[in-house]
Amino acid sequence: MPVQSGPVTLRHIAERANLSVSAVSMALQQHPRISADARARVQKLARELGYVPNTAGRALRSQRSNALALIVPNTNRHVFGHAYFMHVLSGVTDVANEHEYQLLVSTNPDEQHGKVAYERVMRAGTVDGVIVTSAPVDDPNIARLVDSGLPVVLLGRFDHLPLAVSVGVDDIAAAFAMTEHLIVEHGRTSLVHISGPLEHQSAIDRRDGFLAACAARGVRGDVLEGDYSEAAGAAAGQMIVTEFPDADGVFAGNDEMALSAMRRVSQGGRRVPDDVSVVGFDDFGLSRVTTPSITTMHAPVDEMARLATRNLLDILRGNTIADIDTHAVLAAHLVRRESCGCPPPA
Amino acid sequence: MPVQSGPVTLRHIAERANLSVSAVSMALQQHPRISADARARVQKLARELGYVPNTAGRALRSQRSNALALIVPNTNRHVFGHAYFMHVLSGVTDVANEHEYQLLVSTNPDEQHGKVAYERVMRAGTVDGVIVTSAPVDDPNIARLVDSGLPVVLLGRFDHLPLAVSVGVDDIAAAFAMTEHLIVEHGRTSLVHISGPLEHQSAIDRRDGFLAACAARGVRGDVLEGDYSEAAGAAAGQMIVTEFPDADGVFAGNDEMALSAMRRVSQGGRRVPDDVSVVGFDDFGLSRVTTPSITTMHAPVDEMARLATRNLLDILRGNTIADIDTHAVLAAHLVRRESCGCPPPA
DNA sequence: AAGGTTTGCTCAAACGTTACAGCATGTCCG
DNA sequence: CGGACATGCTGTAACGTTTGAGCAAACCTT
Repeated sequence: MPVQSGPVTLRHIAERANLSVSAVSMALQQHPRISADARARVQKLARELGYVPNTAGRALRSQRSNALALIVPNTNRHVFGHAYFMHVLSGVTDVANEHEYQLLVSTNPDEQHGKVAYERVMRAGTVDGVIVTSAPVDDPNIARLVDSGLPVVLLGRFDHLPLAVSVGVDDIAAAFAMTEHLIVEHGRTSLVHISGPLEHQSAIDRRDGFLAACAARGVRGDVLEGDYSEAAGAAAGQMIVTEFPDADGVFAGNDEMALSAMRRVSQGGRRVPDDVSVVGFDDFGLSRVTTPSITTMHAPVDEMARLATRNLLDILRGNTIADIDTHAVLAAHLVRRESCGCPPPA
Repeated sequence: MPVQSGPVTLRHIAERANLSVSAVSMALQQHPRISADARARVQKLARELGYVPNTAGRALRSQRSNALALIVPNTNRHVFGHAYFMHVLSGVTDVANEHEYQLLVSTNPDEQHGKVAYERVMRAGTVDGVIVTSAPVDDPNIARLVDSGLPVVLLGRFDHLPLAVSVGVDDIAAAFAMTEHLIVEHGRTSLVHISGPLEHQSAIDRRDGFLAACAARGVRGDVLEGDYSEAAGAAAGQMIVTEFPDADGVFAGNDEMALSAMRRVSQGGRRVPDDVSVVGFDDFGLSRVTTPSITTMHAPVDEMARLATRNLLDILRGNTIADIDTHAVLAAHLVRRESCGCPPPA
């Protein structure tokens, strides 16, 4: 077997082919000024020896790494604990693979080193561009990163950064539609929204969509501030039991909170969905397996990630920013399950 | 602001400090033969200019990339769809971060390119070593990879590859314990195991542990072969309803199958856990949120991933293989929930 | 004050790749 | 048959970093 000791370089091939290193390089790139014969010899040798071009050498010479980074601004387990990230990863990988880009996953060891970790990967030339998973709306590091002019695409809605390229979900419309579902299809008239942490745009938008729909339909709409955590959902559920005896619809900002709120409300003696409709948001997996299953808004995170990656690659290819939708917003769609009172899906 | 156009290199610092590039490099590494004065000047300039050493340059010179790859042999969404992977990612990231290693996530675009994708990252010098997430026990690519002598750590039990370094779970003992739980603590006497795909070691081990416990305790133990999927669990559940009227305990190879089997059994008119105890394996999240919640074996995947990464780094540091436990096996532990008949946790 | 040692730096080379200029040939045309 | 041109390659340089050898100058030591 032609397995070589140590990595095979162009020089090894060149020696065996009686050619210069340059000729071998050119042959492998199908350069027209290399004879068909030489090209064939080189390609054969490369295959036999298992030649793989050295990443560092190529990157150094070409000043491009052919790699992207997926940056997770929050600390490690905060995000990895969540299915959201897997959808992001899946989408990014898809497109990156397609275009033969490597993918680096970069988290922050701790909150302090945040801004350092951000830029190191880029300034070091380790990657050509980055995708940043949802960050707080006013994260100063994000603004800095965008201002640095490095190729960045943000996941989430970042309209207030005009120079940024971002891909988000139309949370306002989605929340509006979900709220209308409760009011129109289920005749609910006294609603409570359990919001996410309001430093995140998604939380703001979902709340605003909820309030807008309540106003439009003229029903009561109260907001309890949560933080997307199970504990917050439970606390809000408890609150609803004790403080909102008339509530007949609960719209949680995500499915985790919907589940824990639903449980607490049930424990408080109110039947779900008979007495109270409970709905969530995200549809990352959880909502499908609970009993009752949770009606939710499916957030198309895979597609977001794919679009974000495509946009990033476009930018790297030098396409002007004018060519792409710099603040893309995708639609979520309603998934009817049991917790609102809809009949169970087949 | 001292933000430079284009990346800052050693040469930029050298010019401003009136030193040679080498001197700057040495100063940044605290080389003793550089005067305190020069060192101070260089460090100050480096900070001001925002110098970050170029990855490619350094990698090329040092012949090490300071990066690891997490290789996913299966195709993209197959694995990313599963919480297992997030635990792996979390553990690997933890340790890699600690040691200032970058992490590349590498999936296979498709099954064909499998073996190529495996080695490319390594032969190209993109990474110094790889961690491979669980692969089928007889995957020829795995054997090839191990034989190539490149630094590799496998997740899962790979005892049949003596040269490999792997970190797995003691599935046999865990399955044995789980089965005994059904027999001893719940007095179940007619058990059915829904296995995973038997080309995976974990599936084999869990089945064998089950059978061993049944034999040891003298109870009936039947096996239905599944594949860790929800559909397989449902099919097995149906089978149990129609073909195993006396079954009073069901041990599914993972939590997905436990859930769908549990639902099918309930639909068949047998109450869980009153008539039938149903238990699962993995505890990746699902089992906690179902109703009833599923008693399961917690697989310590985070710790596995951490240990695997530490072992890989040890190998890269040149520690001999003798220094590490080449076939580590971690213990799973029983998590009592409702589906077996244990009282619900506080 | 001549010898040796230490201090503090510079120079050159190398890692693997690619691009461009250059240079032999061979080919064709008028 | 001499000049233009195409063909097929080689040589050199560069990307940014690190390292070892080398070399002045200053500093001791007797």
